[in-house]
Amino acid sequence: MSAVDTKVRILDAAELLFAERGFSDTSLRQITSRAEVNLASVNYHFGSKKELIRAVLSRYLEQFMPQLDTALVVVLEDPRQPVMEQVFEAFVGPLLALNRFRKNGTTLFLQLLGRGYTDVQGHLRWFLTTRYGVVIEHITQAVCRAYPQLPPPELFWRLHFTLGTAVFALASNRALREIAENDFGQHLDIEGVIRQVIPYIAAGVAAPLTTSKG
Amino acid sequence: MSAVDTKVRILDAAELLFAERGFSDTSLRQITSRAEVNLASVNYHFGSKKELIRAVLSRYLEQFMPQLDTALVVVLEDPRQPVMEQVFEAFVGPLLALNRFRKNGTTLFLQLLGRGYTDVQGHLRWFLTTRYGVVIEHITQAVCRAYPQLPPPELFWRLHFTLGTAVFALASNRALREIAENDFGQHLDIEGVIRQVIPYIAAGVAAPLTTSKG
DNA sequence: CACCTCTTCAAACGACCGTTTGAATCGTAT
DNA sequence: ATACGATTCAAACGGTCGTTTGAAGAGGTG
Repeated sequence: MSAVDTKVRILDAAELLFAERGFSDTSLRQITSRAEVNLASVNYHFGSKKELIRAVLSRYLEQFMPQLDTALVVVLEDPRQPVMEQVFEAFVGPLLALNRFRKNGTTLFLQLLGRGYTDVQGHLRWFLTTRYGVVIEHITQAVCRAYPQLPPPELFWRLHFTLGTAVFALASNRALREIAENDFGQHLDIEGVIRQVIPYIAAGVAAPLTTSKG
Repeated sequence: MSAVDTKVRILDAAELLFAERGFSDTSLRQITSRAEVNLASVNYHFGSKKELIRAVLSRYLEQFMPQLDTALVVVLEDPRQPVMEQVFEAFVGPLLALNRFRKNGTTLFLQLLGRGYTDVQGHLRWFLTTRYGVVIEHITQAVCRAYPQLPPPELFWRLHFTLGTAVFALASNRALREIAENDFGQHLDIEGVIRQVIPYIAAGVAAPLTTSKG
């Protein structure tokens, strides 16, 4: 088995287990067992568990972030004012592209985002602030174009609420889709859930300002 | 030290650590060390770590859920049709009441909710389905009164998005409040954040239906 | 006082963790 | 064929984990 094969097998097994059980509830022995590689190969190829976590996150972020940024720039360079839904439609293509990059890639990515977000070590925060700050900036600008009257503090809070909505809701979509199918006979794939969440998010961010201060 | 004292000291220390670091990243030795009790007392008083986790969650849920249900019943028994914001205003009182029950109780509760929600073991799901199903039902009914045209599947998804928004956003509010204070000079307490999130949630749940199916 | 129950305590248990080690093996260029 | 760096492997390391144990302490009752 070639060295690159081993690295990929570890990453593939690790991302499944990390997404499902979290970083610290997944042991290197579980990973190497599922990947069918030797235990020591993780430390040989990645140095430590911490760096493996970063490699798993990085593989997705490097795929997703440039595509998202491109889609956002398209919105920003259009001279017409966008409506809020258009801004969040920019996320759909890059998110779904992850499914061609890897089976269930979209869901896995969002689950990993959720894990990285609530993680104590702050792996995700490190990536977003040091490497992809410009993308965050473009998101802010695009929302600002769609809703210029929104004051910066409200914009800040609502974008954060949106991150929570998206990650939390879409990360656990598999179990929910089963419930929805049983209770309503509604068969939805991940794209269907994304299509459901966009009106919610857009309406939330575009909500009217409360004039009173209580 | 009386036995009840020891139990309370363990619960108090455990909930802080659980909220901050998660359930499995918190060891019984960390808990008993902070609580200044003997290590074995956790197993003596609670049986196991798993049951301690449930006890921590239960202490909050038993305080919160009846109050929430009462507030929801008030909305439901009012013959006038509520607007969506009124439905979610029903959450404010019970949430803030936790601050009188315990220091930073509101934030701690929401952080614990987030931990319990993403946890593999499904501690939270167990409580919500077996013990507080009627409250979930009342939430659904109240939203239904405010927006009768909303079809059940959309209602289902939007309520789930809302849970994600609330838990995810409010659970990590401390760090965000500091950022908001530095960047915008905006000093917000937890009630302020709740006041910010309600228009977002209400607008999201009340979002117009997309007529097209793609 | 002795007795009994509840509680605390230090110590240890076996299991699992991430990591390291040093030898074995592989692939390839000389 | 031989030599050599890259990779794999089984085994072990020290450490932490949740839990258990059996003795010691506390506090009320006869």
